Amino acid sequence: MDIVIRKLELRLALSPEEKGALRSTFAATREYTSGQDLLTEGERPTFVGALLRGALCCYKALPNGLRQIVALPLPGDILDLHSFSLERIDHSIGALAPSILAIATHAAVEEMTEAHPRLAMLLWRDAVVEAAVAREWVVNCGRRDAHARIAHMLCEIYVRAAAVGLAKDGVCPLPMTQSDVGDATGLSVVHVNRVLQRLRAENLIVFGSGRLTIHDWDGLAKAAGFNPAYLHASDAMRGGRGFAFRPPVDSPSGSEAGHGGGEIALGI
Amino acid sequence: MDIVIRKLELRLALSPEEKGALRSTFAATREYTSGQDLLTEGERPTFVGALLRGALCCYKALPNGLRQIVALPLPGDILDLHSFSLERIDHSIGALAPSILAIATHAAVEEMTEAHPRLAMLLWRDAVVEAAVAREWVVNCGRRDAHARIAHMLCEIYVRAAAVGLAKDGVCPLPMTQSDVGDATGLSVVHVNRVLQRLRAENLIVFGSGRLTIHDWDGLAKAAGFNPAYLHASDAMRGGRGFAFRPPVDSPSGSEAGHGGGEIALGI
DNA sequence: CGAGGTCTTGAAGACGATCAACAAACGTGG
DNA sequence: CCACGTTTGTTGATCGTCTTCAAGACCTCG
Repeated sequence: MDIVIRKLELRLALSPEEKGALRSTFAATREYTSGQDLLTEGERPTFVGALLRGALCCYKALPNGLRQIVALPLPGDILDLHSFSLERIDHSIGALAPSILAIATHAAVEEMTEAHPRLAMLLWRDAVVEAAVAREWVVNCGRRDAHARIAHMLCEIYVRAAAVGLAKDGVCPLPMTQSDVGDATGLSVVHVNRVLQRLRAENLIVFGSGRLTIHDWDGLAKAAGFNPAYLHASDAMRGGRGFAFRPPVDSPSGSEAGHGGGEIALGI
Repeated sequence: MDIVIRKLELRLALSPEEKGALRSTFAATREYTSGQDLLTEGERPTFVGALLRGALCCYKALPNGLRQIVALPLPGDILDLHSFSLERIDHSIGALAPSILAIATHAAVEEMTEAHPRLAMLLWRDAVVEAAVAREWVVNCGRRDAHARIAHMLCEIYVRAAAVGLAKDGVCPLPMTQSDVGDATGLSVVHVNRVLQRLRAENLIVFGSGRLTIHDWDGLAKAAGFNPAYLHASDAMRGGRGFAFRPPVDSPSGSEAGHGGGEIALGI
């Protein structure tokens, strides 16, 4: 649970009791292999999960065989808050890579949140941010061309990974196939391949073998029209211990990236 | 607040005290004219709103001048739960038609939810469902062609409108221009126009003058691949007073609509 | 009655999908 | 460790959906 606690603490420093409560309610773990489904559409989840290692994808399958990924939980993310108040889940959740989940029963989570209202608040926030991210994905699929679309997804992933310490020097793990990228962006595999090559040719990124390397953050953010505001990281930090962050190391100009401007305070 | 209470009561019958609390915390109202923005991206909202009449759109504007609508609040919907826990809003909210909003300060809402935990639960649920709807919109924009896309959006709107008693005999108010439809589905106005004509030619719907008329629900749902599960209406009703519902009146065959099957219990 | 927004239509072109085939990487078992 | 099959990545060619541009009709409202 260290990574989950670390992520929550980007928002709010936790008391030892609160940390203890988290650890004891999420005491059990489960492991999943790459490609395995943790949950499928229509099922009634019986637990709340917190991703410790690996990467997941929330997706919906369409009757015509197509698939759309609607969210990409990364380590530190809490899952299935839906399930906490909804009976049946409306999407499937699969593992993109071998993954480890800390799990807690609904009852245990309820107990925890009643005893620790600040934790309840943090979970609530998390769910609200998750919705904000989904809205940005609507924009991404609806109004950006393939190039900007993929660039945008990569920006988001990198920033989120960096927030929990999984990125370094412009490199972060990203165990997706090009087909997965297509399913996340609403594009065909073939086109994803070509766009990825172009992004590479433009010296913006390299993507492959489960890794994303960003060579030119400013260029990528500009191509994506990336504005990290929707991740609601910065305003959460305000008043807390600041954690000013700038995704890559090697971009020299402190100029505007996307619209947001250079410095990005984050915490997801 | 009648319509809001009616909608909440589709999930859970409320006590007189709870209704009273809702009415008194949302005592004030505001009116907006068509086209007016209630809030713009980046602002810090100071209140929580509940839509009583009219229709709104949550949208994001892109640097290139394009616009993407990410949500369509209808009467009965509660707004800006985000704002309740986030500092700045990540999208703008505009009025599609003359609209009336009941508003409450954040403090008043906090007070209310502390005094009435069941209301807090209902608000939480509402936010979670909102996120589920956003995810379905991702699917819509990402993986459906224009025809299915528009059909799907219309199905959703009709079901939601019907849930709060705004639809009758296959007709519901829908104060959107074709341009708005394009912004909600990620299509150009020209193409929206053509698709709308086709839907009309197929005798599925008529759309115009602020009204949507569905002539063939089954046909429309099938064209859309519409499965209302994501609205999380039915499972909420379970155990409550059932409210089995079937959007249109005049479709004879009780066969499958979308994948869901004919009967749709709803409550949004 | 005029003006601006909305709707409609046509024609041209772009972006991305689809089809088909092959190359490379991976992992599994012999 | 190599052989093999499977998954993933790559490339070319063709096709279709949707966009863009342009212009005109319609409609509503001051």
